Amino acid sequence: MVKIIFFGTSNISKIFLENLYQNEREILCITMPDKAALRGQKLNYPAVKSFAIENQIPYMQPQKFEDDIKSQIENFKPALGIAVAYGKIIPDFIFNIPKLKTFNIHFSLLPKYRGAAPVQYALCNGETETGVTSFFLEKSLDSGDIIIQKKILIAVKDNAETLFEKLTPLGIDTMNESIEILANTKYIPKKQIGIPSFAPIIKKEDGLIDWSKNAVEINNKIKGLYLWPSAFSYIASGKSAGKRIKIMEADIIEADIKNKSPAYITDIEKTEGFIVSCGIGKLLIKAVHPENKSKMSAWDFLQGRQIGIGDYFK
RNA sequence: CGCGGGGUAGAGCAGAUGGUAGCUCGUCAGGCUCAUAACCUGGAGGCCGCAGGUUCAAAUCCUGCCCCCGCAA
Repeated sequence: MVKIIFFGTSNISKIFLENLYQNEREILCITMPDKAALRGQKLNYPAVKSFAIENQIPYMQPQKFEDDIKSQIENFKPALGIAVAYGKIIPDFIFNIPKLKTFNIHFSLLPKYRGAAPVQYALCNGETETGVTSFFLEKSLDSGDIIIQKKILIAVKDNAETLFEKLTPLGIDTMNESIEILANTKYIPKKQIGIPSFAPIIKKEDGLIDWSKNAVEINNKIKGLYLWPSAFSYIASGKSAGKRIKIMEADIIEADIKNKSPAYITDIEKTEGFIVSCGIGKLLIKAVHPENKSKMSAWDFLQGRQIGIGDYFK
């Protein structure tokens, strides 16, 4: 039985924790502190904390890794540490406690896309493949020696949500195989080979659409930022002028044709949505999320007569 | 007690000075026949979020509750 210390916070991390738990591992969870009160009165627990409580798994939410945290972890005597979307930098005096050390599951083909948002960047850059890498934590970010790397193709239709859905089971496999390897054999990890690239944390304003760009680039942004913050724009004419609208799904049309006046709604496709001109090419917008509304199909949105042909975006 | 929007037909929205519930789309039946968000005629489809209250009369006014969402973190 390998005692595991698990670092994780998000919904994705929770799935990994769930798998470890089902495999009857003995686990200690380290997760982020609770977030500030959400809308209304509800408190927002990290998904990992909720799961830990439900299944009576011991957990800690250190604000900082102080001496008492360190000694508590040492008392648990973990054999191995695993980190998945934890959200904080883990200091070396923590990740070196387990005798088999600590590895991280990262959703990219390292050394490409080191950082917080590898899936989003892969989509925004129009990559056709990505993958999962397990590697040992070291002091510098996402640069440690590789245990296992698995590759996967990105489909044209993939967005951040569907790509996460594909990468998660791959990540679970990677995690379990890595555990086996480290527990049972003398394994020599490989150095990361190639030129690193970076996927720094995404900011809200990164979602703003510049309609003068290529339709392909804009579509990549729509797909990459689908989960958060979403590619968004502001309606600049008609009765909804000034309203913010997130673009959730689109198709590329007339990819190579230059347009003199981008950001205009030039056509409507029955039951599909509306067509917006870009700097190069056009986009058929198929799903939107208007301010204060739920996500809806572009055609449904058109029924509300909030916009029409000739209206434009900022 | 962070700020705010909203729950009305399958979908998106009007209606808010109380007086038999409306628009667009979709759907169904028929007509037209090449219009490009096609058009014309007709039909089906609603406990107006829930529960009380005021009233001759409540989607609309009052009170309480539930649910959804945007922003901000």
